[in-house]
Amino acid sequence: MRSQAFRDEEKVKALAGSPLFQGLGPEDLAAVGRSTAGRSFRTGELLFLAGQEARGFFLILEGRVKLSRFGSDGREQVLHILGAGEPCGEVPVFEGGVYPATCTSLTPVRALYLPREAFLGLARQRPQLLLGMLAILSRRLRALVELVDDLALKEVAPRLARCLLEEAGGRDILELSISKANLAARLGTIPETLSRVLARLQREGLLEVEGRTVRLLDPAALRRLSGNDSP
Amino acid sequence: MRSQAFRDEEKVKALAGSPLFQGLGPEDLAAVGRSTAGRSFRTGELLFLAGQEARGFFLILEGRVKLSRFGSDGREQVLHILGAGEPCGEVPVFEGGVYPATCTSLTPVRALYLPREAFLGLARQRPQLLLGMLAILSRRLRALVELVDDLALKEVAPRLARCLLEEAGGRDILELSISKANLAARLGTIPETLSRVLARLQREGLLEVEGRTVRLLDPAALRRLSGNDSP
DNA sequence: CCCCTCCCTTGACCTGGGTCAAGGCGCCGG
DNA sequence: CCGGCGCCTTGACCCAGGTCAAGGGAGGGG
Repeated sequence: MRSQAFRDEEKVKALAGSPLFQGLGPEDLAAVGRSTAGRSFRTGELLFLAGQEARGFFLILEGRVKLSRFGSDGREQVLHILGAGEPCGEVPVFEGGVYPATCTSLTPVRALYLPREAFLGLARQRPQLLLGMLAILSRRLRALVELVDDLALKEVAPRLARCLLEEAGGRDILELSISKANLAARLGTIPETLSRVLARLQREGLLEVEGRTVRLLDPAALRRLSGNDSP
Repeated sequence: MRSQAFRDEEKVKALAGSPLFQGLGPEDLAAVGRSTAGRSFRTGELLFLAGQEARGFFLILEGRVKLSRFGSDGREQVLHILGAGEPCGEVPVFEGGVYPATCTSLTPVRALYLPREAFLGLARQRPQLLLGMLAILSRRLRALVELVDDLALKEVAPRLARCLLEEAGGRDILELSISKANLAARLGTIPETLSRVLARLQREGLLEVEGRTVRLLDPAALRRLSGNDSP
């Protein structure tokens, strides 16, 4: 991890682009900007560790990070993947204590570090910010509930199907944005199992895999498989 | 589910007792009180269903509820168990849409129902409330992260050990506050497996079970087993 | 007092998926 | 051109824990 001073105007532009800070005036943005530190990370670098004392949180400006937990045997479970504009490591801001998970960059990342007090100070004057944060935490909660549901109640194939359908977003072809090892960790399994499931779905004619490109041959069947019977 | 009018002063007292509404003046409490509906539930009644459109949330005054998700085969995963003073079903207040999980009473329950708009309206004047809500959501997030960690990375015995140690809270004897079937669902397993694990730990001399009473004979070993190597 | 029901326990069995080991293949440096 | 290294795939094996079926025992109603 190395520090890097970003120009103030650059920070302001970055803040303005994040949904969380939408609706703040330029002078507010400038104030936050002054109290933040810009940081850059190379791929695979650590932003923070689960259990580490937290004094602030990150706002991702560019690139993507994963939040994960590791078992005693070293196995990894990815909890979230976050991209530009999203806050990261914000839980301890409101509840104190330590980061609940470990954060690692998946790509080169540029981020702002906001000290807890700076954010809370501004939030006192702009409660708007708190509502934005509540919406974000709510989304995270919802995502985690889905993850628990998947892990506890579904097998790997349905989880994979749901994940692919989401990623595709209606299209019938998609490019995996993360390595298969990371995808496996996201799904709560290991690369070997992911490989096998992909091979099986391919054999059954539901999809076609070519490197990181996946073509969904039978989206309806995938939707059925994923257990998403709502639409 | 049946409605029941609570007296206004009773509502105010109840609200004042909840951490979320700490620090509000009596006139604020009265205002919230007027816009809420009191409700009572018998044991095992449904408060709301996952996927159901939400227009407000509950504040538990008395009793306990569980939040859970159900698999297509009917298996249940308990996400949270909530007691008096805690809000329940609050996620859609900030993000719109539907309840993420199903809520069922574990005991007779008395609760207040707060319409979304009533809460948001008061929060606009008392941003304090938003901070309280953020703290609560943060705690929920942390709990869910722990649950994911358990489900994905640990076996049943460590999960059980951690759960028992928490419940005991330092003491070496405890009374299970929920049925073993519910405990199993909490741990992400089924009653049969829970039975077997309890029997094994008993055989190994780590604890003693007598109905709902559990005596922790070797808390140190249990702590080791739970993977809680921090203290 | 008996039976029925609910909840828990135990045993026998089976399977999803994790572990271990062995390649295959693309890419990079020498 | 070749060896080494990541990353992925495949196969053989194994085990935690889920399923199915059969009691056991405490409490409650008839």
